[in-house]
Amino acid sequence: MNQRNTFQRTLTLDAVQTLANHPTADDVYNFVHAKYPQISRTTVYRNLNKLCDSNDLLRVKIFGAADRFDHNIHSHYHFKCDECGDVCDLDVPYIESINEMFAGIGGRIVNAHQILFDGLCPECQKK
Amino acid sequence: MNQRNTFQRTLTLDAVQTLANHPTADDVYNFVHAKYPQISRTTVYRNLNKLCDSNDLLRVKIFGAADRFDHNIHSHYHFKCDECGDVCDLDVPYIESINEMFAGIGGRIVNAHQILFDGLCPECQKK
DNA sequence: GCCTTAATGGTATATTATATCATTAAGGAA
DNA sequence: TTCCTTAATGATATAATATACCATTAAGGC
Repeated sequence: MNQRNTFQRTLTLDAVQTLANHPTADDVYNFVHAKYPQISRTTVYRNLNKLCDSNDLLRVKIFGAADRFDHNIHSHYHFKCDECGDVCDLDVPYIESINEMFAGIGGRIVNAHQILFDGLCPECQKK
Repeated sequence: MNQRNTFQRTLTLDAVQTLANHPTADDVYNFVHAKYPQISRTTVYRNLNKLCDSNDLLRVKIFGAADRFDHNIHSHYHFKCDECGDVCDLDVPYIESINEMFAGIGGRIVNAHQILFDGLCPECQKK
């Protein structure tokens, strides 16, 4: 028996899809907890991990901040505003050749890559 | 009076230079504490921050791990093994032009980028 | 319905880092 | 040299993020 479909796991996955904009584990917990108060924070973290392992979700690591989760598991790049901290998808093509550029370094096999850009979003530039 | 030269601050700066290989704050604390046991962990963190503010040190943020400090830092890319989960630095040049490639998309100002590669490390390939 | 074991929930703990605040001491001025 | 202002220290508390542990519950194959 490999993976079981629990109510809690379904809630967790649905929450990421509903919240849509790269929620943190804490965001997901708050959303799920509002519907199902008896859920444990540990369960949410655990299910987010499992759902990433099974490729139902994508984990986006953010430096100096909590990881974020994305229901769009197709490779794409992200942008984090240094001012407001908001993270969003960048609608630009995934550059497959970057993998080849760095393949084999130190004897490693490279499967994929993630790029996180940072800077200022349009809203924060106005301030 | 802007900044004072304390023994503790000198020790902190020297530690980063001696450790050389982008130590974490914890590495720096351990090194300094061995020489000067009464130093507070808070003081080390505070001095690392001050030394970054004054451009005597540079801070390197790492996905999902402690910040690292160096007196002559180059931006690093990182590699995560899908099998063992280990994250390590890739000793490859930072490609400044990637920032320009994506500058201005959606009206955003791009300052920097981080790349996280994933795949298989040499040890896990053997298994 | 039974049984195995994956999953849960509650608590404890780890890690990284900052906040607070009374005390100490750096370094310019008298 | 001594005095004075205030930056810096050290101890403790706290915040944020995340995992470890373990007794109990329940998913889903038989």
